[in-house]
Amino acid sequence: MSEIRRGDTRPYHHGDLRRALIDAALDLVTEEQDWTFSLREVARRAGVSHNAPYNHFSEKRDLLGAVAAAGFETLRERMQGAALRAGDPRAAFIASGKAYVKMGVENPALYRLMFGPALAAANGPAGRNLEGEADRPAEARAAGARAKAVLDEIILRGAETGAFAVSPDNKDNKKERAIASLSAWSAVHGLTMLIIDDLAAQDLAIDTLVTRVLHIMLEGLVPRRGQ
Amino acid sequence: MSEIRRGDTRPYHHGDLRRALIDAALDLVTEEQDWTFSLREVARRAGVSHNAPYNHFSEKRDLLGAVAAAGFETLRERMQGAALRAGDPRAAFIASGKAYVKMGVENPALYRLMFGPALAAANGPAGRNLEGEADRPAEARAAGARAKAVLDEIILRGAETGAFAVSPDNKDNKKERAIASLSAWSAVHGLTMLIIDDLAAQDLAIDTLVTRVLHIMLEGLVPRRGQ
DNA sequence: CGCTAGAAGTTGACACTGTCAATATAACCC
DNA sequence: GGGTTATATTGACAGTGTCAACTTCTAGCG
Repeated sequence: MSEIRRGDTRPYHHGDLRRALIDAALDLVTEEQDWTFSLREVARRAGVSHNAPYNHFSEKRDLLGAVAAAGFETLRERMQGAALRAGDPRAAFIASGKAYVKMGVENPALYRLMFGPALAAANGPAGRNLEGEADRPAEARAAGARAKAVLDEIILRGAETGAFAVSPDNKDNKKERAIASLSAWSAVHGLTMLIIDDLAAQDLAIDTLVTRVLHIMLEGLVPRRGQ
Repeated sequence: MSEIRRGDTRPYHHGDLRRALIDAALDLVTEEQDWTFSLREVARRAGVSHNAPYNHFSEKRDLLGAVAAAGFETLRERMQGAALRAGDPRAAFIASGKAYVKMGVENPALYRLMFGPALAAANGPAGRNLEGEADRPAEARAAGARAKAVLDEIILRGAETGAFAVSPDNKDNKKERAIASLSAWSAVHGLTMLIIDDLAAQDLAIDTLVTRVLHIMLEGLVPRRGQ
């Protein structure tokens, strides 16, 4: 139940406004569960004028990216912690998956922001932005990749110890591990989204739901006897 | 590659504006890949004043809900078609899953709209709306449920024929089937999201990715010999 | 130390949004 | 035909993201 991480340094003109803005936005998104806050509202909360943020973020999406990055970092910490506490790869897989869903369910607004379309670039008419411009803030992308790395590591350990059959024919193929990792992430991400959107069956306790889904995915990764 | 369904009747004052608005919005979302269109833009495209939509939708979210419902209906059709063409439950599972992901990847903006936060209600400070008010438009919810029913049906068939082990101890338990169904939906939904958000490994062809992920999920549902 | 260049913050403006209220217009029913 | 009602328009309001011009502070160099 640790708080979303906040920083504290104040080297600048009016304090570290960049950090203050991110914190204010985190407040809005975690306390008020409002992921559609306006830039001006954030500025108000930070006690500065509506245009001050533009000195630190060239557009609103960049602020959102920074907030999402903070969310991903917390996610990474919780997954990592759960995995370390768990021990063997199978247990780590289940534990970090549960931690993942828990974080999403506890902070739906933040989770929505992390994966939601607010971060994605407004595409040109062609459906893709013309130059190779990254369509999500680089900061958020990188933080997301670091969170995923925790899962990759678990898959790797499982593959090494033979707990997971990451490939039908080639146990240490990197590509096969990537697929296993992606499968697991898909299941966990999809489940979190469905729960948040209230599209999962409501008459089942979330925790048993998560456990069962993760186990099914896990069984799909386990090598079968005799083939 | 069929179009998103559009309707055509014109009984009213200025034609069937409700339908015209939905169509205009579908145009924006499928052709321009813009899921952040304004209500006014939609009205402009339909050739009416900026307030005309309020005679048919009490707020913007209701229009979005109708658009999402159209998307879910198309999704249902494609899954259903793929499943019927496939035959046995295992093949139907894979085929409808592929159809699902394909639809999402081909229409990312529409898919984002269908599951995105634009549909969710702006929550009160407590994080949940106070009265039991449904937080997504009922129309979209219902259409989504109908799409999910296709998957439920496949799972049911697979459970009956013994192709899927939906429960470790109780083969025809309804709750167990719900969990199996939810697991599959999670995997497919999560995978679609990750691909759309460009978070899945790019060096792998989408189709093989989908196939592999679905097979892993499928293996997790298959009964094991000797336990 | 004093000055100055540039960073940080403010004020004001613009076009645009979602939504409300008041008004006009067309369609339908008796 | 006349009145009721659904449908559409015009106008307004508060609020938004972002640009431009201006002011204020501060860090660093002579």
